[in-house]
Amino acid sequence: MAKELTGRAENYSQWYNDIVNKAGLAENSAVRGCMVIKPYGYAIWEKMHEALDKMFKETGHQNAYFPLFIPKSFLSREAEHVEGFAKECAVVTHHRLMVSPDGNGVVVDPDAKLEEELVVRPTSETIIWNTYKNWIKSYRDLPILVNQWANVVRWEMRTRLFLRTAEFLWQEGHTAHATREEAIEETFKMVNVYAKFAREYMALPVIVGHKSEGERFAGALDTLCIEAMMQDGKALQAGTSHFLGQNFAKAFEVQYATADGGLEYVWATSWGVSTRLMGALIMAHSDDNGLVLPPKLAPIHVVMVPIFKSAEEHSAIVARMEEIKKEAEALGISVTIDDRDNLRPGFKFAEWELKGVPVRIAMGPRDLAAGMAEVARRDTLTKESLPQEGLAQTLRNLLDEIQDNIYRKALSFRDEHVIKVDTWEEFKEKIEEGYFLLCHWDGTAETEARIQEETKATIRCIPIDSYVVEEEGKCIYTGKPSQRRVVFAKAY
RNA sequence: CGGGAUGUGGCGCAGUUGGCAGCGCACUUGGUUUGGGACCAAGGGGUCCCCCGUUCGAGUCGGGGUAUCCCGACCA
Repeated sequence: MAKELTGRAENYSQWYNDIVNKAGLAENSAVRGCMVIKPYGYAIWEKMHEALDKMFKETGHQNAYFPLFIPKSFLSREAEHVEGFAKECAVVTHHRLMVSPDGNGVVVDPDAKLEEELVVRPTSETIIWNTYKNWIKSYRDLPILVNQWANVVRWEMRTRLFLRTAEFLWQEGHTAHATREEAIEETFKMVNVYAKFAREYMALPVIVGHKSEGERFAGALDTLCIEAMMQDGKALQAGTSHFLGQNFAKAFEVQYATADGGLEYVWATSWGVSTRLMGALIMAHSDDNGLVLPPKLAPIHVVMVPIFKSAEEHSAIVARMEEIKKEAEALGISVTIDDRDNLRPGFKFAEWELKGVPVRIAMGPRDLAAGMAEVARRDTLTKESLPQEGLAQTLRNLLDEIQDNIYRKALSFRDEHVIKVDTWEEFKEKIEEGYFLLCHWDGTAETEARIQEETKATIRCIPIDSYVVEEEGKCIYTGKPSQRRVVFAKAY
């Protein structure tokens, strides 16, 4: 059988879709722009969810849940916010169906019109701040450090599996603070949590920085983000953390009594990451054989494939595999023995590679007799024969090395594709080749918009933890003075 | 919302000047196989996206609708 995947170089979009579909992660649903996340894909998301949730709790946050439906009027309380989301909201207008008068199926009952339409949440700032109004009276009620795991709906024009679907899963943190300083500190703290998660779990190097005014969240005073590079050189915004100032507190009249008897508006932040991280994971590490999963997020760490001719060989090999599996599981390694007897080993190898399982062990009669096992790495596609004795510990070390290697590979790929550019000619050339460009910019939204019009490139961020270049320079486009370089790239 | 393409079995597709709806994969059964995507044989599975029209006859031609994908614009 021929290879199933489209190559990366041939058609990057098709390659991405192939992996999502054929690795069994997700598929398009019957509903426009929505996706079905299949069990294997969801298992990866659960790993992400679990790790992030732990990090949120370690930083003092609690989970809560707020309604899916938001009264339309809530969205108009904060002018910039509504402008940012109004175009893409799904709206509930009726609450009942009836049998169609012509007898064919059902129609919306015109008598069941809602007095006030309900918006399906595109994000929850409004309904949460409407709730916080009741929770916050005194400085003693602050801070509120709440996170919610939920689905949200944004009726995007064009959708792509995981990267931009009409409905997606995410977490959104919404915190309330007594002071501006404390809220800003929270904004930084959480973007750093995201950066740590990306690097340590997803093996994904990210650039942490501020969004420019043009790219900022609707209703925020400052937006911090993590930006990742995909293998086609395009940028993917992988997470955001917003300093909302007192905008929502003022819109929803959330004030607290200070210790000295005054009355102040509350300071807010919000921060979120979504199932888009799945897209980032796929596009950052996969190759032409399929998905490559970092061990910390792989639902299955090790797959064992027995190779046998007779039933006796089969049972002897599987019995040995069960022993090794037990030892490995004691070290926190998740093992699957693929003893399907209707498929040949080569087919299984290809299938598990497509699914990105970090390590594969093949064992046949020869190995069994010699006390050896063939251990194959997904990240390097290399294999070697290793003794069964102490294999569990070997695997533990190998998985850690694979995690590290995937990160290093992604990091060096990125570093090779981030360059300083000082002329407009070079800018136009390099942006087409898929580079992140470190450039001077005059700081105006007009210039940013003009550059986007001409090249499709946007300012991904003004970096704060890596690629920070503070120096005198001249704007790449207008030649006006600039104090630092910013990151330009084409983005998803 | 603009431009382009495509809707035929679970998936991928072919279907000529309009004339019995096919192929590959997958599936089921039996057998031989099994160290990198096995082979043989026999089976099962279709409202050809929907509606209207032209015609003796439409998967095929015409009109309308609708869905999906790709490229833009918008966005996480």
